[in-house]
Amino acid sequence: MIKRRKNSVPPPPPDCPLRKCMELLSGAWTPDIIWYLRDGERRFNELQTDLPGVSAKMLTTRLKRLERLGVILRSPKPTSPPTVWYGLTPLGLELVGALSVVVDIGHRLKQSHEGSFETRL
Amino acid sequence: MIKRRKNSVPPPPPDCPLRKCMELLSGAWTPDIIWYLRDGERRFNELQTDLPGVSAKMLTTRLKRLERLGVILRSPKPTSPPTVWYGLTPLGLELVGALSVVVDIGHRLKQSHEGSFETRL
DNA sequence: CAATCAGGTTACCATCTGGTAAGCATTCAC
DNA sequence: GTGAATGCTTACCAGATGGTAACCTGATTG
Repeated sequence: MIKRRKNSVPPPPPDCPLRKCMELLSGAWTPDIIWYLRDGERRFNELQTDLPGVSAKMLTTRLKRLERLGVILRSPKPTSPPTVWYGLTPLGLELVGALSVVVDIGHRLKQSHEGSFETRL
Repeated sequence: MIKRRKNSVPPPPPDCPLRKCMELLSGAWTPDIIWYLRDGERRFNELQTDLPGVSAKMLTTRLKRLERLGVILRSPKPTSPPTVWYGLTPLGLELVGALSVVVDIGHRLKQSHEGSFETRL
């Protein structure tokens, strides 16, 4: 019997530019990782402390995905113990541009609202 | 016995501007809704056809949330049957600015990759 | 009165997400 | 050889997400 996949049609427009690019930024910690790479390469452990609360599992998962999507570049160095540096590709740098607009708005939100607001429904 | 909430600490920095603004854009269909309101008010049913595949439930949920967050404005008109128009607030317009950068990148992705790429891990 | 339209709401449930905890491989210093 | 550091991987599972289907209210039209 064929297993019916029920939740498989959320995004009907498969080539929508908005959706296509937003997917690069989707998932917990994804924008944070890109943002923390904006000034140059970082190592795995550096990112772990840059992003307090991220688990090694998530970090690995996100870094792999971002590498596969062409957003970041993974370069292991033959030090000992071996270290791995992650840096942005040109595409990654473009995303930093988008994120900086987002960060700008975030700053202004902080000033105007100041009191936290609930974002959950 | 106190019920332990296990998944409650993803974002330790509660006032991070990046996170704060990205939350406004989070959730399925959220960027799409904001994007389709960029040229002026739309009605509930118009949005439903703008976004093929969205369910009435999701649309209601998102519109309510975006209204509560100050991104959109809901204005029911006393026509018959009554219609409801949704439009962007100044904050919503700022988000359109961010999204247009995203859309730009999406366009360039389409041109360079052309073949679809998988965004799932 | 029944049907229709606008704009929802609700119940139910499959799937996805991301957390914790543990383990693993390599290399070097003691 | 034992332990620490670096960079992962795996199993397990709670809770969040978002889909479908059905229902609702109030006004208008026939």
